[in-house]
Amino acid sequence: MPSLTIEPLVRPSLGYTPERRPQVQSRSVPAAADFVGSTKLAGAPVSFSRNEVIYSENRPADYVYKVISGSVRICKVLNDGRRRIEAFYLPGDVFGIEMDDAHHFSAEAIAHSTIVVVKRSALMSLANADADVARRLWTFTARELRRMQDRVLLLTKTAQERVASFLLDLAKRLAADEEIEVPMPRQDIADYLGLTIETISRTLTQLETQAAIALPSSRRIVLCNRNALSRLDA
Amino acid sequence: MPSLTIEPLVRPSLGYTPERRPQVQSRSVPAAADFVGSTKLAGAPVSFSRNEVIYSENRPADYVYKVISGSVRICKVLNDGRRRIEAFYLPGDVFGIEMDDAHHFSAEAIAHSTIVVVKRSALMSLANADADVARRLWTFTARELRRMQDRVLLLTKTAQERVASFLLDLAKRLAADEEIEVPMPRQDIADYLGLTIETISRTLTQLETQAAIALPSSRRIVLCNRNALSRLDA
DNA sequence: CGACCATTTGATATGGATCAAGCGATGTGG
DNA sequence: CCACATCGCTTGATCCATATCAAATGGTCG
Repeated sequence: MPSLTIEPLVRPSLGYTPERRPQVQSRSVPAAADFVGSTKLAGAPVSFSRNEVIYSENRPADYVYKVISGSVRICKVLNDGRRRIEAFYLPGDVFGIEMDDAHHFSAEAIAHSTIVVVKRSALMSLANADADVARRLWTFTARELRRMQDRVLLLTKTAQERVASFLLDLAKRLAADEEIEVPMPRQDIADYLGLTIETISRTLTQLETQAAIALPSSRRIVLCNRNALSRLDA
Repeated sequence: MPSLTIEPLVRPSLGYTPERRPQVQSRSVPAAADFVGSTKLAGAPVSFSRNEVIYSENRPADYVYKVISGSVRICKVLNDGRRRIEAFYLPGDVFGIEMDDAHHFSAEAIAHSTIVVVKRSALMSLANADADVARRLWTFTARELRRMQDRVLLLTKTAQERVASFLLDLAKRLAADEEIEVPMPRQDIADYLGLTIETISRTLTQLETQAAIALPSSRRIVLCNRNALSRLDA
């Protein structure tokens, strides 16, 4: 049970300040993926403050991560400065596994978060020794693939459809019944769904007008009428 | 070396007639994935005629496929009748591997195609016996995941950017130098890139006007100026 | 030659982006 | 404890890229 040394933790400034618009999606990131944070591999939990970079694009992918508390965005800034968010990770989710040796996206803490960090090499040798672990890794990747496929479908839909799907997915992942505690700011949602912050805001207002949701505060959303939302989630 | 019985081959009509607009992307579908069509598993090649269904959404995923000649589209028709194309497969590409027991998309031959079909169970038992095969399967899935990630990025870009990326990708996958023999009709490209057929056509015309490409015929596209295209492929 | 289908081109409509304020909550300093 | 600055969000006005509707053109096959 090695206590891990965490050296690629770039603690400096937030790399960039949230700029423009992105992409979205969020299917179930599976509990099944418990190879990180299992007793065998448990690493030390590390805290990250709001907007802190966990790892950067193109840096060596030497560690694998699991969210204990808080939330994480995986993102990339394009040539022209537009930011895209590829995925959000919530408590229980594992992220940062790459087949490549380098990360293809950056990871940042959305709010103050605690993350368990495990050496990739440790996980890999475990997989080499244990076919079951190897299989779970494959299953994990396949599940992420499915999520991306859903995301691709989502991104050619209308703003209402994207937002509705996003809310339903978020509720599911947070195991929220009626009221969602939205973990990320509007700009992140916009950059995830490939819309602007103004469109997110207006769409939420529309959904409220249609009585599909209620907005007690900007970070709280009540799903009053799941059917109405599901109908949009073609 | 079992010669495979191919029973889920729905040969009837084309299921649906190409309707509306879709999605796009296309990264390298790796030669590395040679577990299908290897001597060990070689199945009988089967021919499919234009628009013939190879498998349908929600049907049991009992086989895995490899394109020998021709080309294949993986697609889905949404509630509202809009069609989305998730991926194209070209000679050498493997498709139809699912972790689930059912296919999540349909597969159709774009033109007359020959396809090698292998029993999924055979592939799986090979993977269980041989860790290297298992690893290659994982790598294969990871590569598809990367392609989908790229696709997600693509889908929030402009029409010109999407078409330019599509052409560059197609050229790469076809190992085409200058002139591409486009294997699919405009409607398929539209449904893949999440644009309309009119927009595809207009965008190609624009690119021709900008001297980035030439259009000797609708199924032939010459990449006159890759730099101009790459510049668009942010 | 004529029918059919795929593609292109044209005219117009529209969803979401962009530009620009306003508003409410939180925090700081006086 | 209150005035003010800041930040994240909402709302309004206008613009533009792409969709939609419609028609012309071109290519293929019997």
